[in-house]
Amino acid sequence: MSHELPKAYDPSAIELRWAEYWIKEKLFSVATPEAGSPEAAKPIFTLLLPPPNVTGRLHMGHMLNQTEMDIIMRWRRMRGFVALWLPGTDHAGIATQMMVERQLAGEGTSRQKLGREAFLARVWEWKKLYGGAIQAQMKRLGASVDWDREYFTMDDNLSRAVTEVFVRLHEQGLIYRGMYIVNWCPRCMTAISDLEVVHEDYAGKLYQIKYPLVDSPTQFVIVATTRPETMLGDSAVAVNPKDPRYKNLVGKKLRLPLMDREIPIIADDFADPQFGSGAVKVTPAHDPNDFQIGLRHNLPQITVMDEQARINQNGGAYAGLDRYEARERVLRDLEERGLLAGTKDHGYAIGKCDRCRTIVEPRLSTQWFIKIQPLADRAIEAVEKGEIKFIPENYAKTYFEWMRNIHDWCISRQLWWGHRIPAWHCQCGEIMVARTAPQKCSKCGNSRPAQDTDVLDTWFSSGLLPFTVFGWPEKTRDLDVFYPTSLLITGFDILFFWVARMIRLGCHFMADHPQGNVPFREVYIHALVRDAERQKMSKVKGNVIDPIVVTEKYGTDAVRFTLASMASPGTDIAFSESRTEGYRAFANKIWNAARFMFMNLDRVGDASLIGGATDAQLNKLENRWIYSRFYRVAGEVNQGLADYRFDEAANTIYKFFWGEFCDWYLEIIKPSLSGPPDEAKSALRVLGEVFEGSLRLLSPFMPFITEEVWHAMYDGKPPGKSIALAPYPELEQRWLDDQAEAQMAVLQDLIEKVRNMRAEMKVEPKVKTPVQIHAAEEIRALVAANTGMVERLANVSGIEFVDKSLAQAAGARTTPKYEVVLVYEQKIDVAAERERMTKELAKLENERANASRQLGNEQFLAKAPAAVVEGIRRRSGELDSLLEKVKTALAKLG
RNA sequence: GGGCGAUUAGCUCAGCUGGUUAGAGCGCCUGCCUUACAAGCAGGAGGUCCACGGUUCGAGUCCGUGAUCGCCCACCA
Repeated sequence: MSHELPKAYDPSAIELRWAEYWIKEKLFSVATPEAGSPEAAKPIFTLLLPPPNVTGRLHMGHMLNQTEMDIIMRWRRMRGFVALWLPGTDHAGIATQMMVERQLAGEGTSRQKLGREAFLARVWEWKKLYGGAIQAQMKRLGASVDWDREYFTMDDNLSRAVTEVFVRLHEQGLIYRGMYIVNWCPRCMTAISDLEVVHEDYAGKLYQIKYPLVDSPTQFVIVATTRPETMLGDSAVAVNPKDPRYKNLVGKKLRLPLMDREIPIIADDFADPQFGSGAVKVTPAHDPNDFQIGLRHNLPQITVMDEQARINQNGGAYAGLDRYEARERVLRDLEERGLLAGTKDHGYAIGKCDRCRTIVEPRLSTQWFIKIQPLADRAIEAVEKGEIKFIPENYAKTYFEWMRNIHDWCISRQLWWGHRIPAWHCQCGEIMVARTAPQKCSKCGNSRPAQDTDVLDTWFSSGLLPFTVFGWPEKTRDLDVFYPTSLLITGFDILFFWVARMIRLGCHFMADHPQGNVPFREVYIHALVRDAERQKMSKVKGNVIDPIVVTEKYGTDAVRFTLASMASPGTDIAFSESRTEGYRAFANKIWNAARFMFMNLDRVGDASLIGGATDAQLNKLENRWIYSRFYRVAGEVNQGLADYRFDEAANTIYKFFWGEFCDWYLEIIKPSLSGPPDEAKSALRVLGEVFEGSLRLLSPFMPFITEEVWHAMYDGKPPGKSIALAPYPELEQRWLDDQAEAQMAVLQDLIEKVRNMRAEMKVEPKVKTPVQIHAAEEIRALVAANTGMVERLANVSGIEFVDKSLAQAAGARTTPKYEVVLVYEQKIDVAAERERMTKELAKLENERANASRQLGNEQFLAKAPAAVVEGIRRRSGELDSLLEKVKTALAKLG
């Protein structure tokens, strides 16, 4: 086969082909290992893909998340794990319902007009048509998930599991139903959980309102409120029992302005004497604190708003007004009556619906709740005991903080799209929670109890996924093998929404699982992807970077590598295309290194690149060196991945491949490659082996280009279907060669010195200059043995050893030193040169002074480790000769 | 109100348990079309590591205070 590769790497020419190949060949599908089978002996690595919303489109956050997951999974797989990466999609209750409702509105209809059943049919239809966007994008990006196991949170089996969980929690007394104040979105017309409320600072006003005493209408108690319209539902005014100002008023009645109702003055600790007038109006049906006060004092709960936050008939003259219109009217009316005592600016936080940004209304309503404390206790313990590890660790702190201050979870939603609550209501008031619809009421025998109309919070079902995806409540082989999952990779934005809930529910329901009950053993939390200016990406700002667009521009591998190399823990990623451009260049570098290899292969007419390097070849310094470097780097990369340091792992390979393999190794072996056929073939084998290993090392990061080149290297007869299934390189002690590395370091340093001198002395590039080297015996031998390399890479024409005095003066130094003199008549700008030298001199003298001070310090000599002291000593010696050299040079310049 | 994080080159970021001369990419400057790669090669300039104080033989790294910026959580009217 001839290897006619285009000069520049074109990702679009190969990526789609491989993405399709991986899926077609089912490379990443995992059959459940049967007990006793050889597969069952392998270590298991399980990862759940955080299921994207069915309404979602892939954004940069997904791409980062998936790149990290894919790197880990490809790595584990290559390391011989049974690596199961399980994809799925979340039904996303509110989001999806909103999407379809918007569509219906466009058609001039609504879900109410359609009715529940027809509406749901419509949502399923929508899901079929548009629900697969992210999966398609993931497939295109080559995510190595097991598509055969893909799930949807509303699948029958998962829905059954949801019902089962609900029924059991109810049986255990952990689910209850009751009338409480909940966060209510008047636009979505449903209750939402605390987490779905986002707080925003709001420059509001504090209004002081006079409430006249019934007994003496000229006397007032002044209350302060940010929400005057809720006074329509006031049922008391509270003062602190210790507040002397009101001692005599407690128990007296006030006349509620505008409503003409009598309400009592009560004593309650909640009232803060320091705030406002110290008296607080109490509206039990519209404020969570007031609700509690109301319970303590047995106050009536007067709901004055409907589900769309309009004043209802309890609001007297204000009925029908929106809450904010009502506020204006109430204020105006109070003002007219002289009851508005004052208005002042008051900043506070206002809660908005996470979904639609409507201001949330605290609303008294009957909802279903999960009693959280018992579940939270175990969830805290699991992390405290290290059964679950957070990476970075400090997220555990955030987790504890939150878990310890958590409130009961409102799980019912007044929506249609979702898992319907398995409770049935009878007209007699009986409520039956059951796995299947009861035929008749268990209390009164009435037939046809009606199912609860509410559905469950979407996060209820996603919180169960780590075990429900494996077939729970059935006792399945999958559960035995794959639970607990090994790892979770996600962003901190869903730490509480999802991660914490999985821990609570997983620990609870898998309590008797033989391999431990936690849902995952490690949680890697990654940062946010921002734009190059560190701005959060948002549609409003218009700075959203579409991963598919950049991917098509630079190639998937380049984008993946960008994300990986920037993913250092704890800090957000400022995604800049210039960086991606750099990694596209890296892909191109790999490509061209391959072209170079194939070009030579074609020239020697050999078909084989792998295996069979001769000992003579392997014993060459450059080969001992590159093998040693390769295996050392392999060790570092494995370590980086084990620590989830994607950045370190990626940068390590990058530097090795470009900075060592290409910049040095390929240059060094060029003469061998163009030498006699036998030598060329032998050199090619070594090159091929290191190259092939590097591809495997790179494969989890850049799956496409490595797959392409790897197949080309094997000339259509690879040892497996994919590089993704080949073994991952590891540190192998027997290839490490400290001596070769040290020797190469000397030669590299020497060559760089000469290049540097040539540049400084402005030697014409084409002119080769002789070079004189003062060096210890050891170095002389080393250079002599590698004269060709030095001459070629340093572009010098001859090496002359002139003097060994330096070596002798250096005594027993561990690193022998040398000095290089270029035999060339300098053509230099004397003034510029003098300036440069003077600067250099100052720098060296400064360093010299520092070193001397340290070496003269007995404390330092006594306490610092020997290696450090020795290092400074050596450097000090170097500085001496450098100084001398610069001084002479300066003197010469005059 | 509580908690967390950041501040290092013109820009975006590394710098792991304190230790020889603080790194990378991009950008910039100089020179090269050296037959793998100009998406390249070689060389180079550029840093009071936010400020002050402390611990230490030694601080970008540890401790304290302050400044600036950012994030999360929060039922005080």
